[in-house]
Amino acid sequence: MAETENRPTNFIRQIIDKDLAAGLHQQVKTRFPPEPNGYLHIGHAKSICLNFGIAEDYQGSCNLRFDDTNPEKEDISFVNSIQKDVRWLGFDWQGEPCYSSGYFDQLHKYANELIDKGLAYVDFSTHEQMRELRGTLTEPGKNSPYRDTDVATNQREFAKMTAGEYAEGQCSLRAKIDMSSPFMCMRDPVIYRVRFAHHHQTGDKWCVYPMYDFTHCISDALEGITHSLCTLEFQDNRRLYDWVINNISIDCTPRQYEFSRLNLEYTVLSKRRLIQLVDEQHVSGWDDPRMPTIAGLRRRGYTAGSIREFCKRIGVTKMDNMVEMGMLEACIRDDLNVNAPRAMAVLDPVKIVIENYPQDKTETLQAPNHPNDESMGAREITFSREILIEAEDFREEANKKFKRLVTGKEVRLRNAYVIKAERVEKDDEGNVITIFCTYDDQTLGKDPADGRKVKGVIHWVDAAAAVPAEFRLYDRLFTVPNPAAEENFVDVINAESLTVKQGVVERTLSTASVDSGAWQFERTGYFCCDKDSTTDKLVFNQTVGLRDTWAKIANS
RNA sequence: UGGGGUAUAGCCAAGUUGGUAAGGCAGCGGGUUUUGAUCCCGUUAUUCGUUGGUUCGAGUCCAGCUACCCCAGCCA
Repeated sequence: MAETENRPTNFIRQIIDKDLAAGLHQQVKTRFPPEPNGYLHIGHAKSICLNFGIAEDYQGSCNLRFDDTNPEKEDISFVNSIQKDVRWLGFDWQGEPCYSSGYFDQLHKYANELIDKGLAYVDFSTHEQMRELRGTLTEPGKNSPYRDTDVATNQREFAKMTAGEYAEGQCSLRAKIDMSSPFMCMRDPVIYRVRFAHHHQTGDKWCVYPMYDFTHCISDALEGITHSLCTLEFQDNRRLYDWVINNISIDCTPRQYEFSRLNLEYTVLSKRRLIQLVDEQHVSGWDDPRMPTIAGLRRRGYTAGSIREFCKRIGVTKMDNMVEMGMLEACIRDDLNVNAPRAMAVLDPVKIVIENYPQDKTETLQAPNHPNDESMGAREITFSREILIEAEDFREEANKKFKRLVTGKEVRLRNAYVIKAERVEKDDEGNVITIFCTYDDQTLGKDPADGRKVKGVIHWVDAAAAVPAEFRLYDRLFTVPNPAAEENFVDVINAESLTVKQGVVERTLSTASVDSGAWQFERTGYFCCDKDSTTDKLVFNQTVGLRDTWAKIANS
């Protein structure tokens, strides 16, 4: 797609420019470090575009690293989906993916170094005791009774911990820093805990697992990361990040910089909530087209390019933000408007009989695949006496604003003739079943010779050649802009976020599949085949509708 | 007076030696159009959270104030 030309400029790139100018690094190295406990979402895309984008533009490199220090929450299926999604977005990492768990041996060695230096101790306090001694935001904490245990004892106890001689929760390894620090994370943080859990990478080798704060900075250093980019909530943790790096024997000094995470209106972007939506089956799965996950957006019909463009447009700052859905939608429309061939589909069909058109005649008409791009060619569509149009495109009477088919008036059939509605046939309940029309056989590819103006144009499908299809239309998943701010976000799930319609598409789409790409169904929106689609039963997802100024007029 | 952060249009966001407010999305007005789409043209902050100060001149420097976000997991 036509992504905006100029390279992004943001405060992180400015820092890198300065570092490079100062000769601090030969090469920039970043990393994208997801925890494999869920699927990637559009917020991760922001981080991916930032980290991999910087690596590309500065001719450096970016690692993919699974931050897998909590085996209980993680799963191999997520490490697979994450790799797939990063690649799909158009990025690739240097060499094999990295794993924090791949550094467990070294991490353990560094923990021992801290113990040897008298900078870490094994604490047998319970969770409750630890919490009580931690103090509060405004009051300093108090030292644990185990804080002054001698080095030799700590060495022995940590070895026993590692050997599985203590139960989960019975003890933990803590860094000895400062119980009165204004940074809560510096009040002797736990750096190793006991977990008798099977790890998806290391199996049952370990029963002690390092904590994030201890692991992340060391992993960065081991990989030679120069700029470690994370989100704002880790700003305080930076003090601990630097403390660890400064107190162990490691020569690399990665720097952490924080940017604000993405918030998108009418959806949620926290792993916890997305997991809940899936587990409680409020959606069909991680790839439900209403989900803000990469898998969901992909199934919905969003292209990788449109997501990259979105990330470029929203920028990277430290400001809390709440981006409008319209921003994302504009990106996919810009892409598909240029790249999606046009076709005609009728989502809610009503029959038209053209009474002055020969009973047994069928014409083949040419329809351009793109109104502004001849290189996309044309396709053949058939026209005959009976056609289907959108029910909402007909009214028995209407004012002049309604530029569609009205009894007694004319309208242009897209790529075909001008027709005039003469009368209707209704069922017992008063629903219009058939609209009887006449057509002007002199209006194919040209305006009426007598100069009369026909304002409206509507789409249609030849009834005899129509292929039945299901259309799934999506609305926002939540009824409020910021569901995360709600007491219980599941209470504001939009019950009408999915609308299914049974209609028809033109014959040329009969072989459509999930690999066929996108179409613009003229006057309706952009669609792609769902993975549920088969040759017997076509199923289309509406990616996004066309901009609809008529809706504004009609609703005002 | 716990600490760490952030405040530029409805939303996102440029603005880096102080020199007189980019751009995108949305909106509004008009033109083209066999998609009420696209495209095109025009328009949208005398003002940068607020109050003072320094200065010939401040979004940019200084001081005070206010609002919002994050931190008290053996989660990340």
